[in-house]
Amino acid sequence: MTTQKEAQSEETCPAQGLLKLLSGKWKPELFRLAVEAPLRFSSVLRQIEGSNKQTLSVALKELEEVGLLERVVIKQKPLHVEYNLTEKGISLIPIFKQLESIS
Amino acid sequence: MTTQKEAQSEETCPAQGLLKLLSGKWKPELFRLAVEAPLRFSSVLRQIEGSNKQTLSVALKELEEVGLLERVVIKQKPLHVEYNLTEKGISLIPIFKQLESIS
DNA sequence: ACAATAAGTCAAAAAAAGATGACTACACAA
DNA sequence: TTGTGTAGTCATCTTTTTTTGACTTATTGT
Repeated sequence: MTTQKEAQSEETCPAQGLLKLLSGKWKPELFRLAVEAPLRFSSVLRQIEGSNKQTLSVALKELEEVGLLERVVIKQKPLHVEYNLTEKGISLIPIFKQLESIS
Repeated sequence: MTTQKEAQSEETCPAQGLLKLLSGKWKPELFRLAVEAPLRFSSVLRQIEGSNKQTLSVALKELEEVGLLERVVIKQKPLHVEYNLTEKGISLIPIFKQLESIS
């Protein structure tokens, strides 16, 4: 009961975690938009055409879980939710830039 | 006939291409092994446990298509195939290292 | 009071990715 | 000539991801 299914979830490749978290159809795009400005659910839904509520919702949740975005409820007048890049998210920006320069 | 399905395949996010190419269950691992030594089909099939011919075959082909690996037929004695990192592949190594340092 | 917007959730369907097993083609070795 | 190793392909099945559409709850605007 110590070493069975565990071996499968163990990551042999260290970069895989980050890579995985940025994989998924809309995550890189969400990340890119988040670099520009805080995200709002309904506006990204309109901005990213071809996307859909469900997937975006899950993607945002996952990006939040891994600590790249943080969900903030803005209690002022229009009363809405914003997703902001975290420190960890910000630390990823140069890597993205490098990736872009290669392709 | 000029702007219909095309909009979907057009990439809005520049880093998405690279990210996509490294997504997939075994690609990061294949890349990592390729950094260590040229890959041989049957040995990675044995090395990466849980993997399978079909998926590895497709992954190698895709890594080749995007120009990260090159397939070389070695016509010497044991007569086999090697997959080597290309220049582009090599240029990705430092990015991988950075990714690893973040997670 | 009524409609609209924001930010979702849920179940079900469709599409994409991955796994399995059978099979091929070539080179070599016994 | 039979068997083994390398490097795959192909069709099919299963699993995972993504999409669709209906529905919800709370807050605003008219």
